Parts: sequence; structure tokens; C-alpha cells
Amino acid sequence: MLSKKTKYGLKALTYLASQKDKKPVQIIEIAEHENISQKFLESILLSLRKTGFLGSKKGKGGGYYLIKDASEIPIITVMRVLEGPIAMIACVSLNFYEKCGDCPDEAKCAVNKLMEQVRDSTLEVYKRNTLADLILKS
Amino acid sequence: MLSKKTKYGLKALTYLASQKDKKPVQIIEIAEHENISQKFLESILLSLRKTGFLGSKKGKGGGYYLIKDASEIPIITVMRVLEGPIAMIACVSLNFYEKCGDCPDEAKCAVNKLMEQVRDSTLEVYKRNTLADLILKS
DNA sequence: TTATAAATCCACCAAAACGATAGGGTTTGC
DNA sequence: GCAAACCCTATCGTTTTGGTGGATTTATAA
Repeated sequence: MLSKKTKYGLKALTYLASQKDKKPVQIIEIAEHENISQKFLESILLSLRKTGFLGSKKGKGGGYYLIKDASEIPIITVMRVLEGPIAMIACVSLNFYEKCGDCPDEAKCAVNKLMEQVRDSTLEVYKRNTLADLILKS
Repeated sequence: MLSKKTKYGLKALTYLASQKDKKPVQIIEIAEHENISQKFLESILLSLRKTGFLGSKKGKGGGYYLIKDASEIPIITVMRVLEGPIAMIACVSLNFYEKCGDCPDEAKCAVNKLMEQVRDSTLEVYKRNTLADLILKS
């Protein structure tokens, strides 16, 4: 299941990406437009800033804004920051690999084999989409 | 993330599928071979029996066995029973659909659009694999 | 026929992790 | 001095991952 953190983060990013100008947008504006708890969104935007997707401006007239162009932000990088591993199980994760505790030999594990396929097909979707691709015509 | 319930369930099913004959296999044998808590596995096998994947035999010499041939069990049906929805978000789930609370119009939601693609590519993997496909040559 | 051992079946229960906020104070810039 | 981001902590509900204790069924041996 997709966490609400990821869901809200993606919505916020697309909202920022669909702005005409590059002026900072306040948390409260995003929260109200996307029906998100303002406090929760705050922590999400903060982590997006720390990982280099967003810039922020403090004080009056401040807010958050995209640092790069939406077409230069692949969804895969967003997902890894917000949701973590793409793989459904750590022993097939490319970026968050962990050895499987109960498996003597991962190469002979059926679950491993299956989840590798799922990982690759999911990866393909995230890699072919950028943030710009997610903005729909209204 | 894949739950351990699903992981263990899949491992147990493939273990049963790789048996030469159709004799019942005891919980303890599966648990020891796959390094699974016996009691936890018991509850998983029970739910697999109730959903029609396994048969069981009580008493001495009893155990669990596959009802159908492994090649006739698509992974998609196993996953839906063990893990539940394939989709990462309810508003794109085919079998467990729920309306998105914070979305006024799902057709215009970027997350919806993205997760539809992920669902479809994951579905394709689960549909092209049967239990028999997961059994590896040792 | 009876006893016993082997096995599933069943119904709770509990610790721990996780998710989703809420609250409140601090800092910074205009 | 005000408005906004920043940041830390506490809380609360749900899910996951099992555990406990027994009841029931069956095969087999005495």
C-alpha cells in the first residue's frame, strides 16, 4: 500500500509543478487545495526540501517551490525518497538491499524470483514517467 | 512491502508444489524447511485451505496438500488471497475499489494515473506466472 | 474396544512496529 | 512585529507478527 505520505507528497509536487510562475506557494494553500492535513504536509515538504526537490523561502511571501523543471524529475527518484524501496521485499531491492533471514540461498527462492519481476516492471513505470508527465490537462 | 504472511504462504505453496507425490505434508516439516514459525504458518495454511488452495487431512499421517496442479494456480489469485489488493492505492484497485476521500475527481488525479500504470504492470507479472513457474530447479 | 499419539482446527491475546497526525515552540526574513 | 517555514515530541489507532491453550479428529497399537 502506498503511504499517505507518498500520496500527499506526489500531489503537492504536481500542484507546485502546475503553477504558472515560480513564486513560492504556502503550505496552507497546497493543503487546502489537495485536502491534506496541514501539519502532516509540512513534514512531507520539509523532507522533500532536504532531499533536494524543493526550495523554500521563509517569512512573509514565503513558501515552497520546485527547484528543477518538472520534466527533469523522474518519478523514480521521488518514490525512493517518499516511499523508500521500490521492491516489495528487501532481498530484491537495488537501493535498500538486505539479506533475507530465512532463506539459505536467495538464488533458489521462489519469492525472490517473483518479486524481482515485479520490481523490474514497477521500476520501468517509474522511470518512464517524470513529474511533468503526471500533470493532467484541466 | 510484502507481508511475512504472504512471503511464508508463497514459500509453503511452492514447497508443497515441489513434492513428488500427493501425500499430505505436516506443518512442522514445512516450517522447518522454510524457517517459519510453526504457529504462524499454521494460521496461514488454514486460511489457504479455507480459500480453496489446499486440502488437509487430520490425525496421524495428516497434513496439507495442493488440491490443484501447480500449473493451474496463477499467482494473481494467490496474491489476492494472501496480500489483498494488487493496487497500491484503493482508488485504482479492480477488486478492492474504494473512492478516494480527498480527491474531488479521480480522473484528474496524478497519483491515480500513475498508480494505474503500476497496477497494470504488476498484474501482468502475476498473471503470467503460475505456481509451477516459481519452482526452481535444484 | 480402548488408549494414545499425531495432527489439524479454533479462538482469543499481546507485543511491537508503523502510520498519521496534533501541539507547541523556534527561527528567519520582510 | 508579523508571517511563514522550521523542528521536535507526543499521541493514538491500526496492522503485523506471532503466541497460548486447548478442542477435535484420526490412525494405530495394545
